[in-house]
Amino acid sequence: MNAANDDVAGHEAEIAGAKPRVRDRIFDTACELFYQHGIRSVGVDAIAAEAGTNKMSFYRSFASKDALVAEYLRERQREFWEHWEATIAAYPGDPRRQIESLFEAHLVTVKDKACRGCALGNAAGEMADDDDVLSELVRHFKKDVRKRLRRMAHELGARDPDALGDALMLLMDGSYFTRLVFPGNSGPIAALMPAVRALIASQLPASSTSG
Amino acid sequence: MNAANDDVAGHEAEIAGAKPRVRDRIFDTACELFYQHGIRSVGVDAIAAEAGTNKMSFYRSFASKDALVAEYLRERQREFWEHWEATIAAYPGDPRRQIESLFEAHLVTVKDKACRGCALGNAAGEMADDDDVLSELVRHFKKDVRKRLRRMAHELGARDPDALGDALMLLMDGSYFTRLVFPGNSGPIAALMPAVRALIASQLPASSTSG
DNA sequence: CATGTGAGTTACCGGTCAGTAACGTGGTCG
DNA sequence: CGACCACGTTACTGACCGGTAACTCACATG
Repeated sequence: MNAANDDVAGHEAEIAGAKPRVRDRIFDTACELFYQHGIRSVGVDAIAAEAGTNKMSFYRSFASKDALVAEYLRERQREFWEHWEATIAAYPGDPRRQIESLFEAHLVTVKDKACRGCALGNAAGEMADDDDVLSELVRHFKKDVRKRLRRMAHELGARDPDALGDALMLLMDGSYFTRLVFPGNSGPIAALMPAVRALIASQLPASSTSG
Repeated sequence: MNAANDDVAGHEAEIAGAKPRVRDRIFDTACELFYQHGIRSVGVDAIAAEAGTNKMSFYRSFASKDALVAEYLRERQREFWEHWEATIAAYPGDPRRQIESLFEAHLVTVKDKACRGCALGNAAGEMADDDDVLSELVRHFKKDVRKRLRRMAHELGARDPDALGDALMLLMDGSYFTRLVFPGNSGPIAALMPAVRALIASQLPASSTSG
């Protein structure tokens, strides 16, 4: 993805394992700060300081703050799909179980104390919405999620797979969004799984209570 | 650019009631800019300029930017409930129609070209989440929405009214959130009404398809 | 005419932010 | 040894931002 700057430096250090390069420390720190406090709220100075280095080392590793932000969003995206694939891999050929386990895993994620909603979606809220590469990145991501959910609804044999996929997406993004306000698992996400199951049931030929 | 959002603030013709005061122009302008571009992205200079005045007049009308932001959020909240009450007033004693018309009205709102999701919720995403008055304001608002939805689900006679209310809230906030990314009515909000009806149906004694 | 008030203008303060320049240092390797 | 490399340090620029001071003007009322 991001071409040359990944393993130009550091495969030797990776083998040794003991010493994480400055770049990685900065990146990990930035990801956490961006997610926890929002992108605009976190300055490069704060990132560098928190990573135990300084601004110059930051700019030796990243072309600009925007470049770092883009990489942050791409990383979150990658992790999302990695998690997704790993989750549905447990039930190949069983779309119903796949969807349910997907939402169960999502619920675990979203219940976490450190969860602050969807990194990509939150970023979209911070942006001017029109021009830049970042908005396009988020839009592309959300489109992919929608496509996948619709496809799974199709594989499930739903009467209206597009509607079911979209409804599931509303639930997913709704649980992200409410999580910004309601701490822990005290919010409306308590009703996520029943809602998912009810929507699925409403789209199937009135049988099959479980696999 | 700013085209026409008012009628050039009529001269001293009106002695009766309406005030073409600077304060109101500033406030209206700020509400629009805050909603469209996010709170942190909009400086007081930009607000004043867009309102056809300057920073000093701004600070004669508002104690600080934070004070203006608080007033902005309170205003949006007020409008939300006003719209809510007006909508359900059409079907007194009919919680089912009330909920449905509530979501139909919500869908109209969210389909609008200028819609950028939930002003209150977006603000929550921009904030540090812990400390301030603003966070508390948003939290209180969302708690109220949840309470109202749960109550309506109770009046509806749902088997699990809390779960239904929460699920409806997930759909509502989900449609706000996805709207940040999908333009117009092209997104998953297309599936909002069917999902609402399916969830309601799943919580009722298996009859009553409509009024 | 005097006076008070709402409003526009210019200039400024202190702070923060992204980004750069120049230099220093300790290690690694040919 | 000496070149190189990754990293640290200090200091800086230019822009912007929230907020303030001091002055001016228009005007309405008495």
